[in-house]
Amino acid sequence: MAGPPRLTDPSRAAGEMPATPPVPAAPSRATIIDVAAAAGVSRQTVTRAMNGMSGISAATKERVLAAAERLAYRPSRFGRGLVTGGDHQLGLVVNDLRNPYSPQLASAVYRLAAEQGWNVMLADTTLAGDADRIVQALGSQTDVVIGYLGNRRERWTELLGSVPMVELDPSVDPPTAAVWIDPAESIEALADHLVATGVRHPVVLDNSQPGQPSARGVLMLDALHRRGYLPELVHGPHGTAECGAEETARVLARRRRLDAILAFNDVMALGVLQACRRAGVDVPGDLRAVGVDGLPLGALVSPTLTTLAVDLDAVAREALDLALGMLAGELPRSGATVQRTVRHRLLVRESA
Amino acid sequence: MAGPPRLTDPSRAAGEMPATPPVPAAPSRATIIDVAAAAGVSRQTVTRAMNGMSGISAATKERVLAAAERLAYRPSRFGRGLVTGGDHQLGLVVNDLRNPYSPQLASAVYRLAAEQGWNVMLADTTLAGDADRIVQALGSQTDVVIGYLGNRRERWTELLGSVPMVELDPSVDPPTAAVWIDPAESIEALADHLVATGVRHPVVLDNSQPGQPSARGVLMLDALHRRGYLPELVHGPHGTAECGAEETARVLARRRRLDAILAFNDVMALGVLQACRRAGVDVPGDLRAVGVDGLPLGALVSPTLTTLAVDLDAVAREALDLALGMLAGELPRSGATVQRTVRHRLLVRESA
DNA sequence: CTGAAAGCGCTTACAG
DNA sequence: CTGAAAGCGCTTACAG
Repeated sequence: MAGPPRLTDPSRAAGEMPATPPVPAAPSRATIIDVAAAAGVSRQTVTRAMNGMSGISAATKERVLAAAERLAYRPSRFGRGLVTGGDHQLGLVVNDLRNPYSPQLASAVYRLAAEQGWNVMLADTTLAGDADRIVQALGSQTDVVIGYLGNRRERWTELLGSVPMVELDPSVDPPTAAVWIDPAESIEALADHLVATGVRHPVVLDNSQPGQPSARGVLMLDALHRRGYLPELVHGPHGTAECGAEETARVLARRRRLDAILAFNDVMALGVLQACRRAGVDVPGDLRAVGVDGLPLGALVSPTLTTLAVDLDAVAREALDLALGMLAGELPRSGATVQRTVRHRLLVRESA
Repeated sequence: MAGPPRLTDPSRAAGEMPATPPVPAAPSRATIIDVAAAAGVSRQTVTRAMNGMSGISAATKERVLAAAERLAYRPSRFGRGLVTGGDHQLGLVVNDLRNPYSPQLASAVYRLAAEQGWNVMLADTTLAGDADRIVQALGSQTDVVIGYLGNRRERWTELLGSVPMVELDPSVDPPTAAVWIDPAESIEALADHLVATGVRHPVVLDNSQPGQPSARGVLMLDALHRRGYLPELVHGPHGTAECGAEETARVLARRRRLDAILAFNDVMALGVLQACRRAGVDVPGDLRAVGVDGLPLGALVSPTLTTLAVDLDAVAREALDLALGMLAGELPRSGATVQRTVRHRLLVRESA
């Protein structure tokens, strides 16, 4: 970038009309042409040297590489990609890398993608103030996108334009292609389990705003109602352990009778456990706690966390299968919706 | 992809010599030319419509967009990038997304990068069987790379070629540019703390192979030695909670006197806590446990984990600063090494 | 072993 | 409001 215009320029002879200001051009990157010139060879000889191709003498190669080094030459990924077609690039949209769920999912996606020779670009939409830009950038750099769109689905689908997209765990009406992560059956199993273990007064700790319970929270409430419970719904705005602990402390202080908390996810449930410890409430003796996700983390705490586990390898597999199918033109890109479902399963550990 | 060659082709007149087999060309992506032809306009009119530029009538725009939709047209990122220069792209190499340390670091890097308008590509080198390919792909798609190279530094530096690189937490001799993460001072503070709390028989649980202790393990042993301890060194091959628990169980079974375990990282320390619970060993009453990293996770378990915390925001900031400086040509790309240091600090919680 | 030519798909001035 | 021309940086045949 050029600095502010100088009012006087000592190198300029007095009286001369100032032509273009003496701004040194931005140190633009060396191109293959520059290297060719510096090494006294043609472009394709530079290509041969840089890419370790045959048909070049050792001496020439060395001379070219030296010139490249000297000029800090790097082949443009665009120039190369234009002619080679480039690698396959998968975009993955996650909510917040700081919630262990995201890296766990990302990990599964990366592994499967790598097996297919695909590269992965990750976008974290919670971290960035400017999530819209991030999503758009992701779309423009990738061949297909999979991930969580949450309540910004419409906007982001727009931004993604014609990039094929597989939505993970959509909240409502079916989009083009999606992998549903369905807790319904496991929630029934959990409710039965709570009945069997003598729970009387359960609370659902949702990650939501008042008046807008999550689909998951609604399913939990409903399953409990159908079994004769009168469950309370608590709204936790953040889905973090801190938030889980805070809301739990509040409920514990307020309610006399309360012997189970069903948290929106494992991380919030960890907060539940922490708040119970602080309040001297024994889990599972006095109160049973349950999370959702099945993170490995839940097996490391004490008591170990009972949870509705989801097989993230399966989610990744279905999503990739869908994505690759759409690209190959085997599946519709729009119109008829293509969907897969992965179900949670009840994983009983110590906390309930 | 074409199917197997058909032996008979009903559409071909009998007796005709089979010319090229009737293989439908792979459904190659539509280009701007195809869209222009379909809409009956020129290429740059298509550009105007696709990019929401001015100087195009509503009717034309609509016609072009319809044609684009019909042909499933997506602008090539290479064609566009070649002329626009493309977005800045940062590569980040991490060890294993399943260790919470990695997403924590990635999270910090993503946030800072996004603030600067940079995109980030992540490579997980532990997951992929084919880490070399992943690293090379990362290098060819990005403008600068930062991350963990571990003991494969030499090979990967080679693969990265002329991509500017900032190494995180290098193990030995200084590479081109690096951010050191230095636990030395915090280890001294920790050793003093252990002395003050009356520890007599500490064990260092390293993440290493026998005969090749980590630099961190060596510092711990040395600090303990200098204070008159005779610490034992235990090698944990994996750096995971499972591994930490396993080695701890083994040591507990073998050693009579043992009142502190200094683990290589927080995740292993979580395994230590778990093994102690199972063995009925009270922490910190019977045994003190310490981790390294300062993961938020350590505050969620009971007892909360005493640790040597590292400020990952600072690490990310220094690394990005170095990387951007190298790109801007303000810092040397090779020769003189450029380095920064971020120090751990002792974070005393409940476990020690 | 080396080079001249063509072309990948797009955008940016510039003319009309 | 629309289009003809040039060019971004590279690689892939093809000639020599």
